[in-house]
Amino acid sequence: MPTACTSCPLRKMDAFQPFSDDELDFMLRFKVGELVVDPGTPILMEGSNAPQLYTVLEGLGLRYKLLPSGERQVLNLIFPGAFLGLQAGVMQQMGHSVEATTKMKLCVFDRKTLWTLFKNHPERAFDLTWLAAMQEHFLGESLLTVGQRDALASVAWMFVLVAQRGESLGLLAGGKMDFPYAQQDLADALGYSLVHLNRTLRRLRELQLVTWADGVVHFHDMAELARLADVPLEPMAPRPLI
Amino acid sequence: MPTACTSCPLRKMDAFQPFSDDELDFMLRFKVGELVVDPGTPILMEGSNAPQLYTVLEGLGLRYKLLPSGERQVLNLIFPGAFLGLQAGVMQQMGHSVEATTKMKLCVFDRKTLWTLFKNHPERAFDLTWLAAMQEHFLGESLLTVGQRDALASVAWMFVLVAQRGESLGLLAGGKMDFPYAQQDLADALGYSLVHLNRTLRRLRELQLVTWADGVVHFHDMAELARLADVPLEPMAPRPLI
DNA sequence: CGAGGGTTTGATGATAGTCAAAGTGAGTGG
DNA sequence: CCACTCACTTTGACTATCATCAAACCCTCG
Repeated sequence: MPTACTSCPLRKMDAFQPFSDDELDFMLRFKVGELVVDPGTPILMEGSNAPQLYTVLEGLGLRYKLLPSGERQVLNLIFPGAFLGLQAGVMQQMGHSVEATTKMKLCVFDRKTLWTLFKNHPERAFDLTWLAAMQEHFLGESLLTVGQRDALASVAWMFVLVAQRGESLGLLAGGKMDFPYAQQDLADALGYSLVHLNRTLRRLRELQLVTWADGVVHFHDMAELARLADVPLEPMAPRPLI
Repeated sequence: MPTACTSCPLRKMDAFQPFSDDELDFMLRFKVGELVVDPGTPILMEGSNAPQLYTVLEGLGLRYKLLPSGERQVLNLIFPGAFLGLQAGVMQQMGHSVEATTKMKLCVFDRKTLWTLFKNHPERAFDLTWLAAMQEHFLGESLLTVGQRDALASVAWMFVLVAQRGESLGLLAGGKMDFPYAQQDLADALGYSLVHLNRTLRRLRELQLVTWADGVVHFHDMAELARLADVPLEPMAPRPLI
């Protein structure tokens, strides 16, 4: 049985801005169903014109792009609350692919209703733009990392981000959280080879900063991790949920 | 004397979607003035909450982020038609800085009217979201380049993009166009050192693909350049102008 | 028990960074 | 008109980071 928006578990998280009754009412009509996918399932394809939009309710995934020659760049990790398909929604074409890493549960919206959202619910339209701007912001941070930080700082930066996002979603408990990605995923996100990423993880482990094994990360020293990554250590600002 | 929107030179470019009379009417009221800045002038600062939004009418600039330790990542090159300040407009905070490379002429909008745009002009709000999604798309392409392409392919990719953008704006003529950036700017955009970028430019010159000197690029072989960069060579799709 | 995905390690080589110095040209002031 | 500075480009020599190749070692799963 599908989750009713009224009892959507995401709304409780402090990662998201509160919902008014009116907004809730609209979401109920915007939503057309729910989708559950297995690990490894492709959800959206680069270049395609997807007829549906999704909000992630549960599970983890990733956005990526492929070079014709086969190299993969992971754009970012997808956590609950992410909104998928906006690019196809406005530009008729996805600029990247999305796939599930774990089993995922997705809230499904019909793309055709996107226009009525702009027409009749300017607050929600504003939130959509907010989400797009936020996505742009994160990609900028990634670009900064991939372009300017060395391997140790890059991996440290990634873990700081993961800890912050995990914290805001209640996934982090007792300094550790589930993190069921493959090393190849992080390597592709940061622009390093698998081997080099693996060696960098070992260095971070030897420095007693983070340990990542068997799908679980342990954060041993966030302050030092943030110092290494050269980022301020602050909680994430609440964002709109759609 | 300020440019009237009705005779805005950008509207003629095939880079942009056509304007209806109604849209034009709104733009006239949205616009509050014009700004002309000298080369090197900072226009928006990372972390600031800018009260104004801009559309670039003339001139070139760049978006960039700085690491506390001083490294600079150039996010992209700013060409005429770019819309600046949207992040501060919706998120109350810029995620990057913007500065002028050449003398620039900017169309100025008041951020406070952004909300009335969402409220009363859903088509324009939709266009804004389009622009944000497009910006996200380009950042994804950059990330792919910086993360996965080697120096030769990266620089080739950059020049292909510059040629495409220049073409759509009518800046490209006879296989050449003005390109008044410094080598350091491209190095910071692609994540390479100045020295390495310089050597890569020499290789491209020796391969008879592009020559860039004295602020002018000559494209000698676009097809081969695109092949090196591993990208399809196609004209840019028209986008909304705000 | 064998196959296959993911991780770990070593050895070697290529790509890119750093340091240093010299060349160019525009702009400035004596 | 001629130093002089300053920003930008170019090149050489040396070093470090990172990629590649290869092999072994987990696992889990059929």
